[in-house]
Amino acid sequence: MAPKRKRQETGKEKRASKRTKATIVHSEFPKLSEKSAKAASAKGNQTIGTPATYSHWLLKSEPNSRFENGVDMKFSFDDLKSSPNQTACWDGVRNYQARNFLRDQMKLGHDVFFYHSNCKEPGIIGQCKVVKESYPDHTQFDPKDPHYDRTSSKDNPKWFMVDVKYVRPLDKFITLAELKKTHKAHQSSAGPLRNLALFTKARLSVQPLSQEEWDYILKMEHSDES
DNA sequence: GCCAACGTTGGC
DNA sequence: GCCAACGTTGGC
Repeated sequence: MAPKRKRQETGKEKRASKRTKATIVHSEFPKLSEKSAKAASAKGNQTIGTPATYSHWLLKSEPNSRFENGVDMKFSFDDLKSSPNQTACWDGVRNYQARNFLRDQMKLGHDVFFYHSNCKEPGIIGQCKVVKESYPDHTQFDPKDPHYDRTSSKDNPKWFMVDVKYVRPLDKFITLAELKKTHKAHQSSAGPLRNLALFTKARLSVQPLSQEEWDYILKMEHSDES
């Protein structure tokens, strides 16, 4: 299958085995690595606020060709549409925070914005949805793949992915510029996009959205603003 | 192509 | 466990 386009490097991690839900302490965003998650847990159960759970997401993908170890990282919204069954696995994510969202929180039927990044006009182009929950990302086991991770094993995979299916293009492409403008305005007015991960966690390729953020962005789809 | 922001690594 | 060096992301 054609590789998707989800960057982020390989690192080292000590995997925490068999943690039970009850013992996991989440801050609003999961920890950056298993190591720091363990460190945070070890500090005791001083819960840092209510565990945030999400059911809406934004996935970044590059619509333009860019080669990494001879492999094209391009995966546009149209590429998703023309995939078999209009469905693709979201492989190649190599960032712990993003991995944790993929592995732990993205559930069947969850709504997803498809975002075009690293291109002339970045922005949200369409909607897709989760059609298969977390399973091991095969590219970590393939030495020829740019996202190969020699520190991972089939017995104890480090990286996970979900499958997403094309839903629809937005009626209006929502540009990064428009989102940023709104985000800045909402920072002053305490509006719904004041904490949008696109700006507060800019480098994250798998981003959570609150219901409020999701709804607001959908409204922008039919607003007059340029 | 530049480079700011930020995640990871590894020495100490 | 700190933190400097390094590498990557992704807008511009």
